[in-house]
Amino acid sequence: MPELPEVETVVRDVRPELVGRTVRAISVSRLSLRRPWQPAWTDRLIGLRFLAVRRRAKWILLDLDDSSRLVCHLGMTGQLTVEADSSPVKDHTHLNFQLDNARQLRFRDVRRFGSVEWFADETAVLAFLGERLGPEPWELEPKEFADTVRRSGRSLKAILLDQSVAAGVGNIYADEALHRAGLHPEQTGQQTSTAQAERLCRAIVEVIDHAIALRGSTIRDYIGGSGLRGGFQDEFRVYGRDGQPCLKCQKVIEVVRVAGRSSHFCPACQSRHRQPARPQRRPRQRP
DNA sequence: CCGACGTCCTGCTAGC
DNA sequence: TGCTAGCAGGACGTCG
Repeated sequence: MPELPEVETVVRDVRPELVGRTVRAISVSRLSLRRPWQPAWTDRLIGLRFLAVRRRAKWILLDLDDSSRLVCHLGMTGQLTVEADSSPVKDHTHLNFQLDNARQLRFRDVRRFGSVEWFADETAVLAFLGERLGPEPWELEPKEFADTVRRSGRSLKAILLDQSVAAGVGNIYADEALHRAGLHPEQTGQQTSTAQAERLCRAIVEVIDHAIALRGSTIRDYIGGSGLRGGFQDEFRVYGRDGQPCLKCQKVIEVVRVAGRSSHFCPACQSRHRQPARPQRRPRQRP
């Protein structure tokens, strides 16, 4: 569900609520999250103070004052909020951290694709996240990104969803970036020119920046850390707009399934195969 | 090695 | 009105 802009919004909302606060108690109503909550973590955490709230890709990192960390992923429907004790606890709230100021850090996740996991220190976190995550969008080197894209036989859509290529991009922002770059989701990396790939690289940053400025997109479940909805859903050019006219050229937006995900695009602005396939470095011998 | 696909889970909705 | 199949923003394990 939440992609980088939504997670960033949650982090910004939760940070001022959490930093400096101490965990007084933890109630766990569901252990079987994607990564099961270990009861031993509960005992360890009582009495610890939050030092920082950070984000890496779609992961939320909560630093504690014994240098251990909680690492949280919102999956598709996860919500991380800080609310008053008196605020009613909604269904599917799996973890509830009682803070020292009559407020509670709550993790709620209807579909339970999300998780909260405890790590002993930063090294353990880096070992966990480091190997699977590529650079944040702003750290992407256009040249390097283009090389990676052009080496791949996968669709551009699949490449964008690959967290080791551009960490934090998900289905919505992949579609939006492809439209802004004028590229078809089914076009393969190998069919993509360097100029196109670099344009795509810039489009990713643009769309992510714009979405963060509007506090992300609320389609259905997503809310920020203070319970507020996002505003970027009103800026979608293709996502969820199938059957409606393209805002640029008036052609009807289409939806297809690419890399197992629904992919929205304008058939006119995002035509395929604009570039001839790059010659293979080592062409296969003809029998 | 790379890429495609299924699976985890619940809730909503389009379509009959 | 009532039922159900299909689909939903993610990540990862497995298989070819």
